[in-house]
Amino acid sequence: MIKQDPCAPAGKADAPRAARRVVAHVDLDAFFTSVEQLLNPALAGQPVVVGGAANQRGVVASASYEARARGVYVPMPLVRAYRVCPEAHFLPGRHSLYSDFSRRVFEVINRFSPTVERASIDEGYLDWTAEQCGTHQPVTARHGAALPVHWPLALAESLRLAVLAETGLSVSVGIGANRLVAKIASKHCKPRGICHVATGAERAFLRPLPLAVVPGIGKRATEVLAANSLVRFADAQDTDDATLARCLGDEWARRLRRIANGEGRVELSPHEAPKGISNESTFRQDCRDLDTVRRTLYRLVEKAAWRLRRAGLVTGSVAVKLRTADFRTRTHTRTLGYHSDCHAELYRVAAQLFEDFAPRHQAIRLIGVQLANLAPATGCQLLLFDSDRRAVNQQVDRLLDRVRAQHGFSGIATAAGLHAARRPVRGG
DNA sequence: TCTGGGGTCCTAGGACCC
DNA sequence: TCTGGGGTCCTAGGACCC
Ligand SMILES: [Mg+2]
Ligand SMILES: [Mg+2]
Repeated sequence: MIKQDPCAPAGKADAPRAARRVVAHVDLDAFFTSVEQLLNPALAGQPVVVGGAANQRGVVASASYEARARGVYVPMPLVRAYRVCPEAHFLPGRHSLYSDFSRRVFEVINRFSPTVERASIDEGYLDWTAEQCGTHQPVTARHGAALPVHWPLALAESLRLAVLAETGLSVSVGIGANRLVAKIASKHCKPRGICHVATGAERAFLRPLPLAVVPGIGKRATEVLAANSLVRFADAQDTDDATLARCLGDEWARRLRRIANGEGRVELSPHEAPKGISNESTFRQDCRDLDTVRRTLYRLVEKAAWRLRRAGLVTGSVAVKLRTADFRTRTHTRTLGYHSDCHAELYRVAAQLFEDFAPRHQAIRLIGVQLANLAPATGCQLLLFDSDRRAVNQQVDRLLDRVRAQHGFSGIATAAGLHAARRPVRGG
């Protein structure tokens, strides 16, 4: 742990200038429902649920604070949310709209630090270490404020106000000596909050909080811990390593010990290329008609391959995911042995995988496709294979992509190869 | 009570190779 | 004659996050 005063003159000649680290975590408050309330003022102050119609299959993706006050939570099944709160407005999600708002929010956030990590559509980390000593032209200076004693709070407040003024959305900001403390702090002060955990105060701050606030400690781990009377950080702080290890295994026991001591990673990571692309769909009712399932799979492969090409990537493996009426989920994977972004090729493999394990008696609840082992599309893989056929298939994809660029993915429907692919096909 | 859809990461067994 | 030991790839499944 770094304890020295960052503003003191450097001590030893070759010691790095070890500034006390400051990380901020910014998280949008009830993001999806806030966007809907912003765009439709009639929803302001009302219980709103985003996720689908009240009688649909699915779960709550976002609930306004008015809905949460009535007992709705994420991810509650929609039909149950309706039972708990029938007066709520149930809305389907509009994800491209939320992506646009997210991008605008991050345009504001990016002005508040040169080092920002976008962790998801609704949250990000900022490195504020440089703000305290006037190194690296701190953002504080650009905003015309002298450095007050509680500069992190002042800076967080100006960020909150800027996001609110420029996007209409509310964020909460947590500030601490590492990422995890900052994230737990932002959650702790929601909504419309700011929380700064002073260096050295971490153990005391965490002590009364439930262990379940730790990202990575989910339903299962929380149950195991609770069965051993470990519910709050205080319980973990006051128990021995062996008990933690019995609950969580060695790796997570060590990790939780460090977290409970207020230690944690500081570095922000740059944007990374996606490791997988997947699309799946749950039927409104369990489906017994295999042709319907095949058509759905065909469409899902089209969508996934389209997203793959738009990202400039090719895939090295195809998996088909299938969930039966009993909620049992199975995945069958095939490594291609080559890379492809070509719909016809990928669907041929997906269709074969599906035929291999299509259930004979059970109805199907969900079908999906997953592409993994992604690599940049360099255009040099096609030499090894049936390059004529691939060239034709690629031209088809490119032609359709041009229509999709104009009208979106749903702007065009195709069926080429849907039935041809039904018979078992050998080899790749 | 009924359990979405987009992801990441981890584990573990068997194949295969040296 | 009872039986190596890694390392890596492939596959399946599960916990977890937003
Ligand atoms: Mg949020
Ligand atoms: Mg979040």
